Amino acid sequence: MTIKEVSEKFNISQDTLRFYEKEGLIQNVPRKNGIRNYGQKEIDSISFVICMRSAGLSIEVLREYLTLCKQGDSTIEQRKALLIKQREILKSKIDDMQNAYEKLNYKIDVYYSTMIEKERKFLTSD
Amino acid sequence: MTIKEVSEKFNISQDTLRFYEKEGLIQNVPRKNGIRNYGQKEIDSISFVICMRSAGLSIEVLREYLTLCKQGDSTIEQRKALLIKQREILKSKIDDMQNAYEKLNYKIDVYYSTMIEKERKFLTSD
DNA sequence: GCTTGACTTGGAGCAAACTCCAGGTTGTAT
DNA sequence: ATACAACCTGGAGTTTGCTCCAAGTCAAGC
Repeated sequence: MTIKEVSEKFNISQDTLRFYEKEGLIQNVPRKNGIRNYGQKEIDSISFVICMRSAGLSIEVLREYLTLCKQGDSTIEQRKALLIKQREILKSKIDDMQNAYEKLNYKIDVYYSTMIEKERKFLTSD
Repeated sequence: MTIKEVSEKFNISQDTLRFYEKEGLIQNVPRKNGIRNYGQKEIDSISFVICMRSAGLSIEVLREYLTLCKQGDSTIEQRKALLIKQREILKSKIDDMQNAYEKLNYKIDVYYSTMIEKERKFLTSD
C-alpha cells in the first residue's frame, strides 16, 4: 500500500504519517526504491495509533509503548501497566466530556424554553 | 473572592484565569484598587468555561459564544446553534474515546491471558 | 516609614502536534 | 527523451493553550 492509499484509508495526511514514523510510532515501514510500501502489520499499527491519538493519548506515551513492544516479551508487565494507566486517564476524560455534554444539553434546552416563551408572548400580544 | 481563592476553588492557575480574561472568556471582572474581586456571576462564568474547556471546546469558540451573550437577546438563535454544533462535535469525540477505551480493555485482557498462559507453562514445566 | 507578600500588567517563552516547504528522486505516459 | 505526478528527506514554520518573567502597585504588620 502506498502512503497515498493509507492516507485516504485513514483520512489522515501523508505528512502526519511520515511524522508518526519519524517519531517512532510506526516501526520499520519497508521501502521499495526508497518509497514506502505499507503491509498489513503497518496498517494494524497505524490503525491502533490513530485510534489512541483520537482518544488523546500523547505521542510520547505511544512512542514509549511501541518501544516496549520492540523490546520483546520481557516488557509485557510494563506494557500492561502503561495501558491500564492510560485507560484510567481516558476514563476520567470521558467523564468530563459526558458532564460537559449534559451541561450543553441543559443550556440548549433553556434556549428552547426562552424562545418558546418569547414566541408565546408574541402570539398573545395581539 | 480573590484570584487566589478562585484558583484554589477550581484548581486552575492564576495565570490561566488572567489569560482567559484577556482572551475574553470571562467578562468584566470587577476590581478593587486594581485587584480582581470575583462575584457570583464571574464564578458561574468561570465554572462554565472550565467545564467546556475540559471537554475540549476551543478558546476561539468560547470567546465567540461569550461575545454573542454580551450582544443581548437578539443572538439567542445563534448561541443555540453554536451550542448544538459543539454538542455534536463533543458527541463524536466521546464516541471516539469510548471506542479507544474498549480497544484498551481488549488489549489489557490479552495481556492478562498472555501472562496466565506463561504462568501455566511455567507451572506445568516441572 | 519600611519591608514583605500578594497582586497587577504586557509581553516573551514554551511544548505538543502537526503542517508546510525546498530541493531532489522515481516511475509512467507520450 | 522528456514531461509530469507522486514520492522522498531534513528542517523550518504554525497554531493552540498555556506558563513564566520583569517591573511595578498596594495593603498590612513591625
